[in-house]
Amino acid sequence: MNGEAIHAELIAVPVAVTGSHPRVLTLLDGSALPAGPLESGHRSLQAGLRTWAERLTGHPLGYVEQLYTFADPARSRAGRSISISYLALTREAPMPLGGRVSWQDWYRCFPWEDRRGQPLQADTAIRPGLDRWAAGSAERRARAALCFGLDGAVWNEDLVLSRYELLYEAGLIREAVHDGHPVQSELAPGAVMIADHRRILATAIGRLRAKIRYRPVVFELLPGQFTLLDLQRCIEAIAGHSLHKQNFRRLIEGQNLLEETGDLAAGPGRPAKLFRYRPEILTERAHAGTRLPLSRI
Amino acid sequence: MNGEAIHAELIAVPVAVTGSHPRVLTLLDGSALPAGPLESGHRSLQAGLRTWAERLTGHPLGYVEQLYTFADPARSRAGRSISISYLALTREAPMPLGGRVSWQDWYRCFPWEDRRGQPLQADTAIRPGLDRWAAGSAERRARAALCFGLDGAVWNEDLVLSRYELLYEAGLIREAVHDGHPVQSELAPGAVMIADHRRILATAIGRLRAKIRYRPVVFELLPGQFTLLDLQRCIEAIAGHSLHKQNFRRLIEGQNLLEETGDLAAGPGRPAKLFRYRPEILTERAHAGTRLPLSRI
DNA sequence: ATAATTATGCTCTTATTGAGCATATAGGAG
DNA sequence: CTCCTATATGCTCAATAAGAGCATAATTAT
Repeated sequence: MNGEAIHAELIAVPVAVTGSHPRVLTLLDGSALPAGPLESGHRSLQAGLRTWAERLTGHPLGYVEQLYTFADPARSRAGRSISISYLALTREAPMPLGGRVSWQDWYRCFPWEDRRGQPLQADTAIRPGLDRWAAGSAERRARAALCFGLDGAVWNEDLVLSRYELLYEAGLIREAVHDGHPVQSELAPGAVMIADHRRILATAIGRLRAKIRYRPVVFELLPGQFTLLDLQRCIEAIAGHSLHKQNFRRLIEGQNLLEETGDLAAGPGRPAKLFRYRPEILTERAHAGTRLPLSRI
Repeated sequence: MNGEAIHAELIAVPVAVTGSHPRVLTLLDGSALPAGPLESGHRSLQAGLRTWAERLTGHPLGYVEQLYTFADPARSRAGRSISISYLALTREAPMPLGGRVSWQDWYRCFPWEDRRGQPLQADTAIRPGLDRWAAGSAERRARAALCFGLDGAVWNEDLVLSRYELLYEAGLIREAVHDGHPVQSELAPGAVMIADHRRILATAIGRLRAKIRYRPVVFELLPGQFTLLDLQRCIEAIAGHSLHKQNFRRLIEGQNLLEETGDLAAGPGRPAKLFRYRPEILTERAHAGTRLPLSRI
């Protein structure tokens, strides 16, 4: 009734949004996520995760949420290990110890996920490879169309992981070579990470995009007070697409999530009112449903 | 770089809907979920889970989705263990080996979650205990109101776990006694399960209720062909509340999820058309979003 | 002053949703 | 056969929410 002994690893995906840039806290100059083994000193999985992340990066995690647990295929006789990954939301702080610890724009790893500017630029880079993979198979063509919004299908921003996995399967992701997978000559653009850390990041992005639509987690990513445009930019950064400004304010104001601080923000044009979250929200909205305007364009 | 060795347990929550009853496949006459340790023979976590569940119950799991991973607080020196829980969707089959393996109505464990009939009956049973717990604390009163839709707040069907945890904290759940928690004299109604299995079931119910709204997972729970009322009853069983019949059909038809088989179902009144899922849906809708009408009443 | 830039208010059109009325088609009772 | 009951199915109407765009306000830079 016990099974064999294994090792458990805790992996964090610490996310922040700075200006219009969604960021991840990484080790090894952007190629690894903070991670460490579960130890007996850890009171809980989350506690162990926080300990490791803070020790490795010097940065405390804020809101933490479990993502997914996976196991390696037990190939090595050295014993199996399972990895438990977590999404963490914080605010970016300058990294004092430059020791290869750094915040990285997450679209550096997933250029095709950022559709805010020219929606087609990154796509043209992967389109040929996709077509080559899908050629001759109606089933593959259909999958590619659904994942990437081709042939009249709509782009679904939440499918980050599905897209990564499809590119992996199509041999357009460099990491695929570890798997003995055939790899095409021109790969999809985007920075590589060690082991399956890029895959975990894809999971985190997808989860955050889905979550932000019905839970007010954005608040974990913004400072104490902010303008409506700040809020909009933050959501756009995560969602990877732009929103209609006037409708965005209408919706936010209708939700009664915020209250004015009374101050104004300086800037190029007319000064904007500063807001903060209504304190009740943090307990209340954690339960009640919230819908934010995260549709296309 | 390795940490100490631990044990991993795989726990399944096999769900089916029979008629209007949401059901769970259990061991020990309803008091335990199928579970077993991860072993080196298992190719993957899911494979291990399926093996154990099938061995223990004789019933194969269908669609499987990871729920949550948690660790015990490492109190025993015997070594730590972590549990990885899964939601599984199948169809009920009669249990041939009566050996304490059985399908149970899940509202047997959570009577307050079924709001289809008289929405208040079960609540009146827990209301006094809740009030006693919340008396004197505005913060507790607010939490209770949000979780249970009191004082004008709306009932949020997804908060199954939050409600269970609040009742636990309020000392209204018998399992709380294991935790050294004080327990009130009259407990909330509902069948008890071993260890934290009831809590895992609560997690599964909440996840399924949330999921059913945007992914066509109901199809895993229904037979090959069914009437629109069958589909509605199935969704109502999971969601725990009733739906407006005409609007339900309007929505379903508008989604273009189904196709007629051409046959009719017999029954008390006018015969209903039989439908099946459009085969494309199973791949397509897994990606595109679907919204089902799961609002109140 | 003027241009450029951002904030903010308001309208208009088009879905989507919630609720209910009305009709159709079956079996069973009298 | 007719009426009653039960379920299926079609359709309307009002209230809301969502998408898009026009217009005006309040600043800073030139």
